[in-house]
Amino acid sequence: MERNSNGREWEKMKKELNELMTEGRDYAHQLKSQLGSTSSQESREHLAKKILESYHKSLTIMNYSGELDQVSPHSHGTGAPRAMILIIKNHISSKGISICISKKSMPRWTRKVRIAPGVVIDRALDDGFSWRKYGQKDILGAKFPRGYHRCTYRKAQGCEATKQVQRSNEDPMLFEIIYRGIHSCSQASNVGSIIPVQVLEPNQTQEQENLEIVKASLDTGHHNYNHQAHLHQTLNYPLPSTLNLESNNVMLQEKDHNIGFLGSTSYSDANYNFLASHDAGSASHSTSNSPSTVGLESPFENFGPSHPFGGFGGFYS
DNA sequence: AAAATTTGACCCCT
DNA sequence: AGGGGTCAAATTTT
Repeated sequence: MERNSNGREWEKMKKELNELMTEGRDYAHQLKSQLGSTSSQESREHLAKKILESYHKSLTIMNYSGELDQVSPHSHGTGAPRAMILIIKNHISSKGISICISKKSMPRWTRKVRIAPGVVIDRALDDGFSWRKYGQKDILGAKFPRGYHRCTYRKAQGCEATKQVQRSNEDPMLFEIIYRGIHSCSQASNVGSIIPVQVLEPNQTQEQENLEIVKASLDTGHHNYNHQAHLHQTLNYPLPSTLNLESNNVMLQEKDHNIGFLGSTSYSDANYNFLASHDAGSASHSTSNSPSTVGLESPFENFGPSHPFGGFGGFYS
């Protein structure tokens, strides 16, 4: 039994490592192919960064694997618990800074969608992200099964975002969707601008991409497109508890305290401070503009101006 | 052929 | 023990 469990974990580790290294290799290839070309400095830097990231993550896993036994003192008799992998993954999730995030500490929030008669359910439930269903389960006391979905790009990009969809007992037209984790995939930066009315995520973890954009635009002096305002809006206009969208109602219900995940890099901290302190002033800007762009699900609105990172439960070192 | 879904087995927690 | 979440093989869809 012990052997089994350990074996399994080991297999997962190997798999994880394999993915990381493969990813790194792919980035290296890309970089190589760009060397001769006129590609931007930025894009090359980005690739280099990705490569280093892969190395770092891999090394961290390998280093950890040697001490699994000590690391999990209360593993239940058997080898490293499955959560270990998660912890490790999260631990290394931002280069340089150690952050351990357990599954539980991932941001989590709920959205309710009421389907109007005649509306195609799939369409109504679409939030702009692409999801892959990985399970369905009958839940005690629920008439309808619960669907489990994860981000389509989990494998390709390691995006950990997840959602559960539960059709309501009493009101079969109502769906409760629980989101967990923030999209770190490439979708994260696109969804929202492409999809008019839907979910915008002020991801903290989508970090790299967004921050890079912001940073880049600041560096260049081109304040072309105001990502910050965008984020602000999302942060500061939490949401009406009920929103009327064309034919269906979407309401965001509750965001949990679990705002654990912050892929905090050195400059992301600065950035969020900036965001947090800046908001007071710009908050009132054109609410009137496109009603079509509404920050919907933001687990983050509750980091008040005072303590952007106040109650994070997810930080360890 | 590849991507997505279905579904029973399996794992972890209470 | 049993409930909820996830895995992964089989199956379906694209």
